Amino acid sequence: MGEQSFTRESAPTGPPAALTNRLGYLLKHAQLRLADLGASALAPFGINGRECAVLIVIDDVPPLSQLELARRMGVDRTTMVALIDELEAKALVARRPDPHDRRRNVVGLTESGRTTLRAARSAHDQAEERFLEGLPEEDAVHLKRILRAVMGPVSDDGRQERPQKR
Amino acid sequence: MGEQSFTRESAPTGPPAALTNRLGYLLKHAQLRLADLGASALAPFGINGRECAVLIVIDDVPPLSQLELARRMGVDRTTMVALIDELEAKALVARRPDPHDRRRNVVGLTESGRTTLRAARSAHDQAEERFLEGLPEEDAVHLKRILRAVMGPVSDDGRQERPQKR
DNA sequence: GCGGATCGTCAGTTTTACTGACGATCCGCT
DNA sequence: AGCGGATCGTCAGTAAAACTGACGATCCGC
Repeated sequence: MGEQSFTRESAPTGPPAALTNRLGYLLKHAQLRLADLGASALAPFGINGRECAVLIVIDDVPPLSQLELARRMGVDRTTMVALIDELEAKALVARRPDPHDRRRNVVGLTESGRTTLRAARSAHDQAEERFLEGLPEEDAVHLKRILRAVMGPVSDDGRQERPQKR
Repeated sequence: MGEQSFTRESAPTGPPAALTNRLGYLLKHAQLRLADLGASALAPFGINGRECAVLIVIDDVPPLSQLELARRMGVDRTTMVALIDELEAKALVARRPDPHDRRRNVVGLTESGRTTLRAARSAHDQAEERFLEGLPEEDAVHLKRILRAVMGPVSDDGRQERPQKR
């Protein structure tokens, strides 16, 4: 076994072009990286990215039932139950029965939830900036616009095209 | 009770702007949608997106050990074991001991693997096109370029910056 | 030829999200 | 009234993906 030491470890070898040309790889790893940044940014507030998203939606729109919340976020309604369980345990949101339809729960932010959301949102925005840093200003705008176009084929009535797989 | 039927179900309500403005949401759901498309495109060949990516990398670069493969794909080496187990069970790749270092396995495509890859790659490319359809030609290029810039901060030695969390 | 590092493997765990089922409730119709 | 079908929230079980920690075999520098 002579000199097999040709180039075995000498090239650190990032991902090969065959991969960085594939949109699937790029999207997945970009998403992972941003999720990481977001998670660390949100950790001080005791919430993760998905929980933060729930808070945002609750804050953004008129009082919603759990199912309506789930639909808007593109998650399953059983997933939403667990999500709200978490947030309610942290006293950030509150369920209360919908007086108009007692099958439903109306979910709203608590005072603490509003406070936390304000701080968390700003921390998360900073993480997003860090994610985009080094990118020309206009590219960041492009990126959002293109992603919205690609995955938000919204039909006339405002409903999302793809039901909500997964 | 009276007329609570004001606007409860009348607005189908896609994702609110508060979400489609968040890069995390966009990236995640774009990735999910593409993964879905890719999965159905690859199903006829009995492989999924990750397995296809492994085949691509194996085909793209000189014979690699499992660890080198894992590094280039940004996955854990234990994940790679399971991945290759699958592909070997399907007779698409073959492990053979590296004659120069008997700790290592060199992984290569089988004849069937090469055939499958060729067909699968083309099917997957079509899925990617379907994903991008309706998008101006140049935007597709933009998207890839921006994603590569955002998540491929490659240091001088060619290694990826973020080790490989998750 | 010894000690530390590397590679592949395996078992166990975590995270995330889904399916299927169930009780409570609502709504249209008779 | 009240019956039947649909809807909402819930829970248990499951599946996929990926990680941690440990282990044996092997390599490499000294």
